[in-house]
Amino acid sequence: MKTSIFWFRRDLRLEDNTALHAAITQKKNVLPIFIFDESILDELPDNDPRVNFIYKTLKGINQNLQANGSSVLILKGKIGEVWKDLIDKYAIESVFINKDYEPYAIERDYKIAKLLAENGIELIAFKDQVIHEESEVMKADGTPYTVFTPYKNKWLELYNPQKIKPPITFTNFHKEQYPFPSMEFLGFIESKITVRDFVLNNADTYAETRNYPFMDSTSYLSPHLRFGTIGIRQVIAKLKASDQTFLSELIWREFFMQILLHFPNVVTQNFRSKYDGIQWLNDANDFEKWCNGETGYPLVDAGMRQLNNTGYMHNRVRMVVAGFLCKHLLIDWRWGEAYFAKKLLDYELSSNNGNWQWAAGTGCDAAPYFRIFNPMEQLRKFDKSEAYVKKWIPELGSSKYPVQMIDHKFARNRALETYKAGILS
DNA sequence: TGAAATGTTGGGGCG
DNA sequence: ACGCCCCAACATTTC
Repeated sequence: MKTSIFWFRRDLRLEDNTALHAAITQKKNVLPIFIFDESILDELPDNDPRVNFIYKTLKGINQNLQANGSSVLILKGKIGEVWKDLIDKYAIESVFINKDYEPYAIERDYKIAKLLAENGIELIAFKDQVIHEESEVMKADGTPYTVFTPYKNKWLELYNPQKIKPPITFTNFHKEQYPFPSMEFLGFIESKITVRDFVLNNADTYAETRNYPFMDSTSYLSPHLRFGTIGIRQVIAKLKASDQTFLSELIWREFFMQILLHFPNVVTQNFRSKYDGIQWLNDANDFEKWCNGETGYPLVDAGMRQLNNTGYMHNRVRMVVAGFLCKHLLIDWRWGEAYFAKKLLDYELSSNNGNWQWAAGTGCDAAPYFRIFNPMEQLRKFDKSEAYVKKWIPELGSSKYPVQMIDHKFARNRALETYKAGILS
């Protein structure tokens, strides 16, 4: 009997999963698979919490499938070789995927599509991860938006509420119970850092409370959107008409996704090349203090320690630490971006890159270079009671806490001069 | 979703 | 009562 494959990637859910739903409604013998990609795993520590999360999520999906007589086939290896084996082993009719828009994924999927085509197998790709794809929200002249507000207006104009798919039935799944491999077998170990559940019922007060990190009122949705443990349509369906600020953040996500696709050189280059002349100091010791949360600025240090301990950082604080690295320490935004990429549970290339370039002032629709956060002023405004900073810096106020590594006024003036001198005319 | 520097205004203390 | 000065509070400009 012919087999069709549904390939899980960053859509780790059975509900409202476009490609999975299409597969089981169109095909008879659908085998769901997941591939642990060696070329990605090799770059990560063996206790990477994101790999842990993927593993745990797949285990849950597998239990659900097993209870209904099927299972998810877990594989590991180099993607091309794994697919060659699959083609050998199964009489594959079709392969269903949801599109993944990151540069690595696009290249990977292009190669697999070619391999499948050579073997007479169709690869069917669906839009699932976003409401609007990169070329669906364009300016009247056919060019992409590079400013958020008009992009958002167009996005909203084009938006139509989309129906959530009905719960899946299990009749058309491949009826075979593959063993679920252990972590050890796959070559990684348990992480202490775990992904929190998301909370969407705060969306109505999000606009007022989101700036105060001690309130802990944000949704923790981001890692779930990253790995697809909830889908974007499900999220938007839960929002009320008044939750515009929250919706706006979801639109930022798609804004930066389309920026990355239309301007792929932002991965390594300033979006605005006029800032290419900035002379970054890139002092390795300064960078280490920033990474470890030992700058002597409580809000910066609390944020970095929250990141190091939980894989997460409150959004307001992300802006402050990013601004501090680029403007106060004059360290290249790419260094900060790489550190966040390593640590963040919700790491996503497009958002991480877009927001770092925003903070550095080099991005599209970015903060102007002379807009410099005063970390003590931000502390006074957004954590006056110091509840947040004390949570992450137990030694705050004692002699063990480091003195400020740099004077704010000095750093501010130095940043203004360095940026001004670096701007190419 | 910036903050500092500079400018303007007006209430109140005081002679 | 009046004018002068001080300065907090607010507004505008600047980076």
